Amino acid sequence: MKKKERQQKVIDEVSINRKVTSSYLSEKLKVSEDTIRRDIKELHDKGLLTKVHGGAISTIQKLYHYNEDIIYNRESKVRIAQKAISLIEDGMVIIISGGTTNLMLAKLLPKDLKATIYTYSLPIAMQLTEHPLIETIFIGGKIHRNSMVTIGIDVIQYLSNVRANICFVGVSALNTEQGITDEGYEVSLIKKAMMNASDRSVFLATTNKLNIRHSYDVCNLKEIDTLVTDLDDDCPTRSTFINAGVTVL
Amino acid sequence: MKKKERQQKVIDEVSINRKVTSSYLSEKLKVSEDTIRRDIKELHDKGLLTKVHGGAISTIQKLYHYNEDIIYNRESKVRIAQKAISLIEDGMVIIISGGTTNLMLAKLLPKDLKATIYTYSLPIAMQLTEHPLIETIFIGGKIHRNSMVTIGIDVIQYLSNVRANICFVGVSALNTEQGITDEGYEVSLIKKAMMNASDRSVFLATTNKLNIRHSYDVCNLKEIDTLVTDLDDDCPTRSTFINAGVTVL
DNA sequence: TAAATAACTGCATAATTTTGCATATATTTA
DNA sequence: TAAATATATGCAAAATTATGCAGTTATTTA
Repeated sequence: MKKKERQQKVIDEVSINRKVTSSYLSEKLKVSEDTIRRDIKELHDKGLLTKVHGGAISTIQKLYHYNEDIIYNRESKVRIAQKAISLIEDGMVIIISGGTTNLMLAKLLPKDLKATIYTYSLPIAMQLTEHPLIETIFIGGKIHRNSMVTIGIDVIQYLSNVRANICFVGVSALNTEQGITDEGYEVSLIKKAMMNASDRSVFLATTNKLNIRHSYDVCNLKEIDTLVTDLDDDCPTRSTFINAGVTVL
Repeated sequence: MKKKERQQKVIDEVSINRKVTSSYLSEKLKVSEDTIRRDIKELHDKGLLTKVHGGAISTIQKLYHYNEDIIYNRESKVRIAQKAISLIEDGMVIIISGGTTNLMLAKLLPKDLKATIYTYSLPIAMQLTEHPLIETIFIGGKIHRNSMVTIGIDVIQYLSNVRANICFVGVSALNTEQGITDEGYEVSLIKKAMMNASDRSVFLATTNKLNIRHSYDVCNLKEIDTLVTDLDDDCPTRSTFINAGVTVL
């Protein structure tokens, strides 16, 4: 029996019984306990089971898990998300748009946060299921394949009946003249609807989205309550927005 | 340099440049082209890059991917899903409930199938985004954490306005006396609503769901249009259902 | 707290995997 | 289509990894 095979059997045993001992596995698989311990250690490191004194127990496995490595500029997005999270308080009603920055935000939310969150992004909704105290409401509609968000009149309609404390809107493009713009017409309307439904509108913008302009208006600078960026305090671009009257975090 | 390290470098090179040749990698990493080719083959099999004649190109990486290994009785679910798929025709409007059997069904749908699919399961909706010709409509509502489906009156309300050719319903419990039952009240109502919205109701049941009874009625045997199971043709349980007038696949 | 059980460490040996080469086959391109 | 280039296959040597044991340390439990 090869190592891979044996480790698969270890996993099988662990998932059949809730817990297995090293001595039991050693006898069943005809290898020394040391080998079993080494197997358990490896599988534990891979997250496939949990090592305990005497053997191993099964771990609650996630059906889905995502590949953070492929998120462009992940570090920067994490910093932005953390700043944004500082604006959240227990008990709030929140609306979150799509995008990987907001996905990071969803992931980084404190596990003990109690809140109601509306979203129309599939990955974000998936992520939020890992937060036990967050009530997630998914806004249905036609799914846009690449961005994995729902779009369409249904979403806008739904948002018109929602009242939230705060919304976090991912920015596609921002410049000082046109303000925030978007590539898609439907998405621009959804973002407007989010703003209308919320007391406070917070926009999350990575540096590569600044000084860019797309076709469809979302809002002008005056309508931005708070802008969260990853720019340095003494950066001239940052000053430009502050001078235009925007609160920049 | 160890093999693992080297393969990581191959991945790095491929993601930096869009395409790399085996000869380039061979020289850069100081190993024979044969070794590079074997590395590329392995990485290709793992889905981390795409092997092409002359070298490798980068693959579009998925943000989310799921862990099929943890699906209980996966083989059996695949067989059931494949039988169910044989009932689908191009251009159909379909409603799919949650559950891993239906997730397998979503995954196994032909890539060239043209259809409109309504679902209220997050993983299934995610999966369907990989099918270019399927229009997916997600039915919104409050998200149930563990099952990753939406529940609530909104879902039932929405379904009352949908008209579908066929619906695929995952079975929680089925026996000859009570028919199909479910653990949750809301879920039982949603399944009823699916049936009302569809011309044909197809129920997918793994063997471990048979001869079990839960608290809330979904429907009796007479209302089942088609039952898809993994039972052998000569299995007595199967005959029981056929004798009760159910079409069993 | 003492006895029992389990885990860790280092190590020699066994088992497996990796590698480059030689050869044959396949694919691309001029 | 022919020449050039790339890939596939089998194989022996080299490199790496896995294994069980002995000795020691840590943890559990009666």
